[in-house]
Amino acid sequence: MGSRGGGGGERERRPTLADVARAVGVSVGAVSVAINGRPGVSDELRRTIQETAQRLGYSPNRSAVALRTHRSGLVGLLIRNLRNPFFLDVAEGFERECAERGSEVVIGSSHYDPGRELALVHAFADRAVDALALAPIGGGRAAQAWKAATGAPIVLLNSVMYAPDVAALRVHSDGAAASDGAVDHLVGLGHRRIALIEGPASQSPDLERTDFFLASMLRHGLRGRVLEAEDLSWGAIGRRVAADVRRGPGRRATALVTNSDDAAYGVYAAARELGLVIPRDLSVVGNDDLDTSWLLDPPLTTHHVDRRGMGATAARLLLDSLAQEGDAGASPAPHTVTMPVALRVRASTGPPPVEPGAPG
Amino acid sequence: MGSRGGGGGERERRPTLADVARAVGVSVGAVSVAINGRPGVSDELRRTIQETAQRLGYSPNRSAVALRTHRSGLVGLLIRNLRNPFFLDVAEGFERECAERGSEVVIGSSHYDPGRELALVHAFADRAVDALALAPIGGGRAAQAWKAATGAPIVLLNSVMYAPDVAALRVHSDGAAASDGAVDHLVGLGHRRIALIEGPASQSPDLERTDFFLASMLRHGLRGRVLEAEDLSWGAIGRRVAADVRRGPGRRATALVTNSDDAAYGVYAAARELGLVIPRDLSVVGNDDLDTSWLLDPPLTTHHVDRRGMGATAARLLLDSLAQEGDAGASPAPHTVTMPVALRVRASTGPPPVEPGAPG
DNA sequence: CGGACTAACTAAAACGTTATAGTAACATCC
DNA sequence: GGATGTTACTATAACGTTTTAGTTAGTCCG
Repeated sequence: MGSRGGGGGERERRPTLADVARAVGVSVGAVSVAINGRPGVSDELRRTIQETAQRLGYSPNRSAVALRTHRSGLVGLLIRNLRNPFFLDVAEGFERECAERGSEVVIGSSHYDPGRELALVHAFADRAVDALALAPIGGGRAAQAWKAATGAPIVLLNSVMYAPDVAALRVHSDGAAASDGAVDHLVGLGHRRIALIEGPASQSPDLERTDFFLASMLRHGLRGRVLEAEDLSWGAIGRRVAADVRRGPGRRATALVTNSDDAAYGVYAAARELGLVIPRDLSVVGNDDLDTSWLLDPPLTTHHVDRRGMGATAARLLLDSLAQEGDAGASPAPHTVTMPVALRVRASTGPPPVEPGAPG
Repeated sequence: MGSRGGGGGERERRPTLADVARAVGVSVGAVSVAINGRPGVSDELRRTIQETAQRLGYSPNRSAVALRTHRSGLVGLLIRNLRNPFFLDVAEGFERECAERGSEVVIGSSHYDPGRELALVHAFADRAVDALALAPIGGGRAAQAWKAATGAPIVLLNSVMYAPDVAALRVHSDGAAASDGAVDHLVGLGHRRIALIEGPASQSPDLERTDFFLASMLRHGLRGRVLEAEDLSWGAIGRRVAADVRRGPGRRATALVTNSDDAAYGVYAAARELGLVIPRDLSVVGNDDLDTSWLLDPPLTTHHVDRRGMGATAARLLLDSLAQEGDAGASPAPHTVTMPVALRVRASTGPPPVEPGAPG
C-alpha cells in the first residue's frame, strides 16, 4: 500500500551524481561533465556514464544546480490577474515556448496591488528565477526592483510607456493602429460623441492608449472623452456607463471604445441593465477578440491580436537574451516587438441613434 | 545607468547569513536560528540579529534552503490546458490561497499529452516541489509517478474515478447532482431524446460523468445517448453535433447536455452554422457558469459551481497536509471534498420542437 | 564545593551540484 | 632527452543554508 509517514516503509533516496560515480567507478566531476555534455571525458566513458545514469534513474537535483550556478531554470510570469482571458492566452503561448526550451514557469498575480507586485518580484529573485515577464501595474517600481535585485532579463507586456529608463525587452500590440481602427470605423458610421472606457491611471500602465485614442479622435477634428471607472470590474464599468447615460440623449456618448473585450462585456452587462439595445442605442468596440466575443448578443466588433504569439514572442526574447548572456560581452540591445492588430467588424457597432431635433 | 554585461559595473553580491553573522559578530548558526524564530538564542541577540538582517537587506537564498531541507516553497499546478476558463478560475483561487501562505505556484500544462504530463511530474519532483494539484488526463500514471517519486501530498481536481488506489486528496464538483439537475430540467420541459457530448475517453478522467448522465436518464425510464467528439475543441464538437443532426427530425437529440460551458459554446457555434435556433430547435445545458455565459445569445442554462473556492480548497488541503507532515506519525486520512452545484436556468433551454406526425 | 543540569552560543558536517586546481600518462618538438 | 604540451581524469573547494555535536558559563542542590 506504500503508505507515507507513520511507521510505513522508508522512501528510498533518489540517486545522486555520487551514486552514478560509484556505480561506474569514476569521480563525480567526471560524471557531471559527461552528463552535461561538456568536453573533458573520452567518448567511451561518456557513453558508459550516460547509460548508467539512465539505468539508475538519475536526474539532477535542481535545487543544488540552482545553488551552484545561480540558474534555476524557472521563468517568472507576473500578471495582474489570472482571470483576465487576454493574459491567459498570452500565458498559454508563453508556457508552451518555455516548456519547449526546458524552463518551467512560475506564475504570480499582483491583483492590482503594487505591494504584492513588488513582493513577488523579490520572491522570484530569492528563487533565482532566471528571467521575468511582467504585465505591470502603475507606479513602475517593479521592473526597476527586478533589475536592481537580479540584473536578469525582463520583458514588459503591453506597457509601452512604463519604466522607460529600464533596459527591458518589450512586447505589445499595436495600440495606435487599434485606436485608429476603432475610431475611424465609428466615425465612418456617423458617430461623433465617442468615449473611451478606462480604469484608474494607477492601475493601468497602458496609459498611452488614452493618448492614442485622443489623437485618433483629433485627426477627425473631434474631442474624445475618457470615462474613468473605479476599476475594471464589470460592476464599476457599469456604474460609469450609467453615469454617462444620465447625461441625456444629446450629450451622452453614442459609441464606447474599450481597451479589452472583457471591459466591453462589462458594457454589455450595463446596457442590458439600462435597457439599451446594442448597437441601436449604443455602439461598442472591444479589443482582444476573445473566443467568446462572436457568440455574444450581438457579436462584438473588436481588434484581433495573436495573443498566443505574443506570449511565445515574449518567452523567445527572454530566453534568447538569457542564452546570449554568457556570450560576447556586448549586452543585447533592448528589443521591442509590436504585434499587428486587425479590426473584426461585427454587429455591436452601427450608426448612431437619430436624435430628436437633429437635422435630417 | 547600471548596465549589465560588457565592461559595466559589477553587480554586488546579495548578503548571506555569513554577512549578517559577521556584522553582528556571531556564528551563522545563531543567525539562522534567530531569523527562523527557533529557540536557542537570547531574546536580545535575536532582536539585534533581526534588525541587522533587515538593515543589510538580507533575504534567504531559497535554492540553498531547498537543497538543505528538501522544501522549495513551490506548489505545482498541473492542468490540461491553460486556456480552459474553468481551470483559470480554479487557478486564481489556488494561487491566492498559496500566496497567502507563502508558497509560489509553478504551473504546467499537459496539453492533453500523457507523456508531457509525466515529464512535468518529474520536472516538479526534481525541483523539490512540495505538493501537487493535478487535473489529470486519462491513463492515470501521473498521480502514481508523483507519489512514487516524492511521497508528497497531491490533490486531484474533478477526477473522482481517477487512480483510486493512490492516496490522494480530491476536490470535485458534485457531478451526480449536476447530471440529475440537467436531465430533470430537460425532461420537465418535455424532452425525451437527450444526448451528452463528451470528448474521447482517453482525454477525460471525469468518466463518471457519463455514468451519472445515463443513470439520471434511466431514473426517468429513458435511454441517454453519448456523442463522443474527437476532442473537445469547438470544431470537433461541431462536427459531432452536425453528424447527429443528420439523423433527421425524429431521431436526432432535441437537447444536448455538456460537461462544460466551453463545450456548450462549441454547440452554439455549431448551431449557428447549421442554421438551428437555440432553444427553438435545440436545447443546450452547459456546466460551469462562466462569466460570459449569460451574455451569450441566448444566455446559457448551466450549473454554477464556486470555481475559485474549489481552487482555494485544493490549496488548503494540500498545505494543511504539508503542515501536518512533520507532526504526529499518523498520516492524514485521504480527504475528499465535493463542491455543491446549482442549476441556473436561462434561455438556452425550452420545450422540444413539435415534430411532424407526432401526437398532439 | 563539586557534580548535574540548563542556556546560549560556536564549529563543523551535511545537502548535491559545478568549477578549479592538480596529477599521471603520453605524445610533440627542437 | 628534457622542456612543453595535451588529454583524461581525480580531488576538493565552493554555493548558502540547516542541523548536530560540542563548548563554555552559569545555576541549582546536596
